[in-house]
Amino acid sequence: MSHLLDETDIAILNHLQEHGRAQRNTIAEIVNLSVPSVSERMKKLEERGLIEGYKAILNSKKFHFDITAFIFVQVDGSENYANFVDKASEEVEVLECHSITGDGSHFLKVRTKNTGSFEALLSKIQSWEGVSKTRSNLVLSSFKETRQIPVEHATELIK
Amino acid sequence: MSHLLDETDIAILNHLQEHGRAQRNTIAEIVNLSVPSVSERMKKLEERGLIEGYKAILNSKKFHFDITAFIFVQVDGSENYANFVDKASEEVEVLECHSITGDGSHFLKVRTKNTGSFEALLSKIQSWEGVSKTRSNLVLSSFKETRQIPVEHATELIK
DNA sequence: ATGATAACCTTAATTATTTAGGTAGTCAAT
DNA sequence: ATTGACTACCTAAATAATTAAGGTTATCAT
Repeated sequence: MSHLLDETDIAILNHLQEHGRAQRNTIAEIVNLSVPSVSERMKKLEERGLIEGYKAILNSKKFHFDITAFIFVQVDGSENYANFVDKASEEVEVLECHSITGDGSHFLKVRTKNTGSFEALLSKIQSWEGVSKTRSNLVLSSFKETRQIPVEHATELIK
Repeated sequence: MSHLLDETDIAILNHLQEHGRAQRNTIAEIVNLSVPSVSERMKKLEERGLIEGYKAILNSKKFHFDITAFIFVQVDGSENYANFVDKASEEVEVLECHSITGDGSHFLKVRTKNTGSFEALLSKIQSWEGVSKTRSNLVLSSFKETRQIPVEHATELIK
């Protein structure tokens, strides 16, 4: 069981963050290793759980999902939290559901087809047990949605 | 140039949203097509831009990025917006930067290693030209971060 | 020194992907 | 009703990618 990442691992992780289907020979050229060595490193990064998985990124505009919004929700009574989270997780239009500090107990990122479907979703959420207040912000434009994690900053893991 | 998605396309897209490196023969079994047919469909979905790309998903906890937070920023004077967005985009700890409606002009999703680095980032942001107010919420736990887009709801695209 | 381990390499075997060529169905124009 | 142009699919063959096998070297604790 190896513990630390060297700069080759960092390069591999960073490349895969942007090119999730990159082939091993492409990566091998970038990091100056043989293909089997790259395979082995990738396998270990996956087995260690550093790489959780791979996703295709779809273009939400092309699918006519025009509204992206953030919704703060105040759920009263922590006995209602679990129920709220379950309901939120069932909604396909809810992309993320977070429990947060500060005003509001929960925070949702949602994506709907238009303002109509957004309002419908919002009303539905407001009808859930314990929901007392909501505050929404619609996204006008997004400027950055690239790398998730600056791997090279994970100093604890780096050789 | 084909226009509409059938249920086979939807199944392919949904599978790739969760298994970005899935092999064509695996998908072929799922959708009951030959491997070359799956290849051709994937290529078209990519060429049409419905699939923007593929990403490896890393486990932020394993990298010791313990803080995820949302920051609302009030940038005064729209002449300062472009500068703000540029600066935000340069920060590796800033994962997303959105221009929004409602109170606050911009909204950031950030991820830092600990509360210390979070405070440092926040002070830095507050020092930028035009930034007058910020409001932060730390994420305690996240319950859903799976599919981006419910493809089957894109009625305009579906046959 | 010795043995265990890890990381790398090359070559060969296996598996995945693409290419080539062909069939059937749809549909608009003759 | 036929023709021609598409499109989507198939199978079989060729190519390319990945994994497996076996060996070398370096490190390090015994």
